[in-house]
Amino acid sequence: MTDTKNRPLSSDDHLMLVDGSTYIFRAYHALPPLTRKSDGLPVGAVSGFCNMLWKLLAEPDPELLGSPPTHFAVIFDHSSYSFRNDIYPDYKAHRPEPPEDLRPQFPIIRDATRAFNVACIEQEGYEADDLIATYTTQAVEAGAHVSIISSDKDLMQLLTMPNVVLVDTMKDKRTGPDGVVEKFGVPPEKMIDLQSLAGDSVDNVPGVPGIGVKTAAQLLEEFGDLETLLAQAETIKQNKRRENLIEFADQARVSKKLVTLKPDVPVKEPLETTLVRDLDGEQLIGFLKAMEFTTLTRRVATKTETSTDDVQSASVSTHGFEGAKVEERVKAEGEMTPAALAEKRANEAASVTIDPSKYEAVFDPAKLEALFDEARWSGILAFDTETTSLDPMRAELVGFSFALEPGRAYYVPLIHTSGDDLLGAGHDDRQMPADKALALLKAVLEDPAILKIGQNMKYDISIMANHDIAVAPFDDTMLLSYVAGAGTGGHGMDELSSKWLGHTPIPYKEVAGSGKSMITFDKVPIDKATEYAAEDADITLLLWRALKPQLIPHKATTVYETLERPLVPVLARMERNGIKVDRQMLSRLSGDFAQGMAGLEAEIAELAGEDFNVGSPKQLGDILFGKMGLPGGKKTKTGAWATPASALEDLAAEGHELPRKVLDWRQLQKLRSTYTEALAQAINPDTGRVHTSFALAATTTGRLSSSDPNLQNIPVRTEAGRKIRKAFIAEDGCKLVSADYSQIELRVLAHVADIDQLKQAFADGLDIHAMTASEMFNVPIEGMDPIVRRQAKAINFGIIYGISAFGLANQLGIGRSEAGDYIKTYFERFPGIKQYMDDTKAFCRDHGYVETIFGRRAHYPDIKASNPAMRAFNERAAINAPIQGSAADIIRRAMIRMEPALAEAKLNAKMLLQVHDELIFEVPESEVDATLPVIEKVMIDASNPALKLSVPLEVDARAADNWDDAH
DNA sequence: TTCGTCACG
DNA sequence: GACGTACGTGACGAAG
Repeated sequence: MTDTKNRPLSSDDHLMLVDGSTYIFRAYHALPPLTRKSDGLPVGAVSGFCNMLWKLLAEPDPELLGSPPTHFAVIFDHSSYSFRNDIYPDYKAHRPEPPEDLRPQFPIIRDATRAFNVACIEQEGYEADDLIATYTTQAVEAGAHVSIISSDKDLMQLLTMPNVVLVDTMKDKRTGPDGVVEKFGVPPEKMIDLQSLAGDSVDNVPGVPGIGVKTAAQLLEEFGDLETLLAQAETIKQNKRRENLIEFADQARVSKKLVTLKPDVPVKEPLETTLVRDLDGEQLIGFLKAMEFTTLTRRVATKTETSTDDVQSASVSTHGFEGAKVEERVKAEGEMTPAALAEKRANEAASVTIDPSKYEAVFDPAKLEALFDEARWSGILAFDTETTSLDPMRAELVGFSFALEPGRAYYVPLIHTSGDDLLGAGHDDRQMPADKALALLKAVLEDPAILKIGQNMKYDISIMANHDIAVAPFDDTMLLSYVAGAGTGGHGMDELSSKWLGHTPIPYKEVAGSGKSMITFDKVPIDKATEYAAEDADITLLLWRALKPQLIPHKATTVYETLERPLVPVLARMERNGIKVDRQMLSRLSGDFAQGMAGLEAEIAELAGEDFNVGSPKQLGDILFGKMGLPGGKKTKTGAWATPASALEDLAAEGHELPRKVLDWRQLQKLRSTYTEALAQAINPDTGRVHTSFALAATTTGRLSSSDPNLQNIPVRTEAGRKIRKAFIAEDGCKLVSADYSQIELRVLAHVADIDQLKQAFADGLDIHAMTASEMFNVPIEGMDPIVRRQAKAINFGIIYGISAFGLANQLGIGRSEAGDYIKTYFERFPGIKQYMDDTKAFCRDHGYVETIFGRRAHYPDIKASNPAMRAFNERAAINAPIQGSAADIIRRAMIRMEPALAEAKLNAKMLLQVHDELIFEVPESEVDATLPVIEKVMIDASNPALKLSVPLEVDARAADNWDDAH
């Protein structure tokens, strides 16, 4: 029990002071944009704040915080005005307005503080830091210990007092005097002088131009303190530095007044009133209930032994200290539907003018650091890299751009060349050293309290990984667009910019040219590069502002946060892993294929009676259907003869020799051009491996796609093709493991359409196609005619694709009416499937989209097209999407969990590829036996616990020296 | 750049 | 009954 009466502090006491204002911003940016379910009121920062207070008061970590506090207060800035504005009117003048959805949270956070029954202190004319300085001074004089909960470097000057520590709860970091030396190179006693010299761009403290933290520390080391330094400034060797110190001496003195915290504010709340009071369970739960924070409510209820049922939700107003106007607007927004609010945000983003001439190149490291400090304050940084290649494994970083707020975007060139003189262009010396810039960049990109925003972050993450920088946390505008609008258009930046901002970005070819005359980005003059690169960052920031709020009305937050964003670093690692390919084997195959083709070409010319280009469908058509007069020719929509494999197969079946040879030739041509030749080209000279690129936002259904090269369509169906698969091999001492889901789409179908016979068959481990045939044709599964089974298999696949009699007839080579009869029989035996298909079409017509079992949406706006063909096409796609997409979601979940599961089991398997229902790994030989069950388990359990499937998933996993044998 | 073709799930 | 089809991709060579 604690005392209920206030009393003076003594040496046994521990005062904890929370820097409320700074924390609000960090919580806001570090956390997802949570809103109150019932009315959409933004409460993300409130939630973060409450969780922090609860942890400090009820579950303090003794290692981080020492003994539990006896005195506790949360200190806020009263308003943006303080006595410092009288000293220097521009103080904090450049701070951007807080985001719209943060503003209503300021007053609520004060309510939260009071709900926790702790002192909530602010005072007109003073900043929170001054109050913290004053209370700390008083407590130290009384002999007490003080913990200041903040990450603000301005408070470091207080560490001169004994028994004072600075604790950053978001980073679990405790800073004492040694920590100050480590971070700034000076002891706390010199922090004020250091800040006076270096200035602070966030607070707009001018300092001395050209002097940053590093230089200031060095000068103070040499001269002792600011006044001595200013007095002896003429002795400094560096010209510019000396001049600046003399010219801006007074500015440094003003800065000193600004950065010095006031230790003797005439505080209205005496220190004693911060004595920790007992939690009032009912009062706190009433508030938390009103905020609809269920988890924390439950925790508080348990700890305080209060029943939540008895507690009425408190009425919490958004009444603020900032005046009626804000209150009104906030109230208006609080009452808007999420869709209306999202539209408002989009309109705001679209109304911003984009003007590349305003962007700046940054050459000075001190300036860069100052700009990054702004990002530390705001918690947000839009970021983009410029490189020499679209392939991150071959790209060299040329520079990077970032945007702090709309219109304020910068480009940091690193290795641009200057001039185009005939002697050869050299390094442009205005640029800061790349390692210097990268060190500063690393601190920001790895700062957990700064949200990095990018467009297609997988690329930038991979580029930064080349420089040993791990980017987190991040948002990706491409993925935001994808989850909100798959099927409504592309998600590339140019397209998104036109769609959401009504602005066409500077085309890349305008700065770098195109085709043969294209130059790499390092050859682009810096001013031109700045406009292009900084515009990308600016646009990315605006797109984020427009797109992030779309998640809520599209109910896409969970999909984005569980199926998209976490997959990005996983895919980046897979791409960087690459897969080993046997170059000699490919080259041998290529020769074999070429030889085979040459032989066939001669035979074909002989049969045709003339030389022609076998690879030209047009010329081939003229020979077959024109010159030779073979029957059954069809024209393509452009009027030429169509020569698809199926038509050539038919002709071959009729006994014609030439079509058979053309088919053989085509197969070899395909294997050679697309695989043996292209694949050998794709081997990275540095790694000796092939690195594909997986696209996350390319398909309507949620599947990935692979390109450059496409490793998701490596041949497997023919003998000749499988030879290419054999060229995919494991590193010495390793095996390749292939693990694939068995019949995952049919299993998903059985689940979503809720078909008892199918579910039972899967539960019993039956051959699903045989079982289908047995049901349809009333034949026993035992000893079934393979042709009957094949027909059932085709129907099963047809169902998944949104069956049509025409399509099935084509597939099975039977008549259309016969195919129609099969379908009719199928629907009679499985009425639930017909029901599912009709329901899905109806849903799509009503909503314009369909959903996977995890809530991913695929849009088909043309499902209502008046053109029946187009409409039918969209209907079939809409039927297929939930099945294909749900399967895609399941394997995504498996991929996201795979690395932690392998690490947990202390295994070194590397995930290399995904081929829709299959994952490929490289596994040390000695670990194969231990690894297979881990992989299988993760894949089989992938839908849990979010969703319990009503059918079991089955996985086949095998290890071998090459992909063909493992498959 | 578009088309026809074909590799994969 | 029109319409012209199986669903989802990416890469190649030919031809415009």
